[in-house]
Amino acid sequence: MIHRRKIFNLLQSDQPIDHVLIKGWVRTRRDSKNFSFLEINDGSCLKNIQIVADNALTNYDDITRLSTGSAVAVSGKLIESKGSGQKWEIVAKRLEIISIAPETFPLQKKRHTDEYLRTIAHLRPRTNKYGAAFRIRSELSFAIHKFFRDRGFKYIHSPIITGSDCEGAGELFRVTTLPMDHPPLLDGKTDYTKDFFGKEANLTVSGQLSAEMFALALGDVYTFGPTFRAENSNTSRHVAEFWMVEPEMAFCDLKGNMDLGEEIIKFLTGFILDACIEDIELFAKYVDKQLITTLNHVAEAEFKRISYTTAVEILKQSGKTFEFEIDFGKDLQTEHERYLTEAHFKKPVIVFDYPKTLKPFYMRLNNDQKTVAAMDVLVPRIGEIIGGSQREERLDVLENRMDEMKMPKQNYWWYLDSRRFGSVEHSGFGLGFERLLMLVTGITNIRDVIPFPRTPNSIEF
RNA sequence: UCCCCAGUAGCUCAGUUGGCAGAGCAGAUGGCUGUUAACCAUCGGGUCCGCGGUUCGAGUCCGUGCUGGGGAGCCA
Repeated sequence: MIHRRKIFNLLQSDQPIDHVLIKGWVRTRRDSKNFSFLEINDGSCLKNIQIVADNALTNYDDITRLSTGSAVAVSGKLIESKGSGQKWEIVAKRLEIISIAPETFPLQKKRHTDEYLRTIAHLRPRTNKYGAAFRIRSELSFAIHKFFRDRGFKYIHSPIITGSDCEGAGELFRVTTLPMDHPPLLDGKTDYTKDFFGKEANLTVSGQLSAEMFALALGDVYTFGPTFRAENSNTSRHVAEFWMVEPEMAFCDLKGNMDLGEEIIKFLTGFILDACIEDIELFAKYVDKQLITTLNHVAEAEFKRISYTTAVEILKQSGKTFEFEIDFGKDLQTEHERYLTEAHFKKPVIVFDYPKTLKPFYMRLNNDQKTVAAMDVLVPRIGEIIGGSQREERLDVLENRMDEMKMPKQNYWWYLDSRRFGSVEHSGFGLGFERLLMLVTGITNIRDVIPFPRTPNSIEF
């Protein structure tokens, strides 16, 4: 019995092979007088391999009834193709039909809309475009671990279930084992002391607070895992469950943080251009004609760094009328971010030092007492892809800010402890993994870069 | 959550002033050919998103609901 080979490897062969075995799914079939030509894909790469099935095969009648989507196992000889469309093909000695996809198989030999494919998300990875997208997703995940490991970062598994009830501004998904239709009550309100953890629990909206604790022990760390936001967001850039990369570095200020943010975007873009060029070319051909130019530009151009104050001045002097007027103290709207990165600088832009009123409690207060050491990386088409900051390491300043924002300090006793015992300057950021995938593939809807997207009113599959 | 657009065959869409429901692709059948999203011919295929209304008559007009998409807010 010979081993199953991946089509990816066979197509790279530099010589014919007498005995090969492949298994995969039929993409299309073309019958000729004495043969049937089958295109087989096994998911290992974008390309199919052509099978030549001679009518002398004992099950030839069944072979000529093979439909798109059917599964087969083919053993035979890998030879240089006599046709002109491909280098290699397999002349079948034996073609086993593993299972037939009937004519109700929803994927046809033609282009489908992304909207339709979303309704059959369980089958869409069998298409060229989604196969490519999810191969790239896999490579990009690997590249993230490689990037950090090469730089001495340690990978931290931060918890998915958290007990902090306001670690971020985002809406939270409650985690409970209490019966929803008749929860135990105390003074008319749900009694969470009877719940599984003895208090309210939620799905995490960020691994940052955990990562900070480990950065202050292991030096440079990162998390890479699922994140949950219960916001009622209905856009092409938001999902309720997504993956986030969060590095956190001890002895690192905002500049070092920006350096790392720029470096990782460049590294990952370059890595994918190198490792996934065949799949990337599909997107360059059918999704975004400018994709490879854009990616090369992102990988090589120096990111523009400007303060929030400068950004506001640029926007005011742009002569452009925005739907939302910009002024110091107002948040940058999508239209403002797009103007900066797409029209004004035409490359990735890092905006830093935002007014403290716009940002969360943990960001480090600057000497002007008005701004905090925050930074956002904006890229063309996507907008914000990274949000981060230098963290407030001074206990008294941190406690003052929490008081100002009326936060219950006792819930954060352990977080504050880190500022009591050997506190040091440190920084980190969150990088949206799906948004990064949108950047490198040119895919414009975030629902199409995650296997089974979760959005308001939608959790099929 | 707000604003805008769409929903017609398995898929992608057309459907005129309110007057018999259409095309391409897919499928089935037959033919041709070392074929390349193969090609040629024939055939089958409809809850026109749901509900209500206007009208002699509604795919078409009005109201409402649902679903999908685009944009905004929130953000990764």
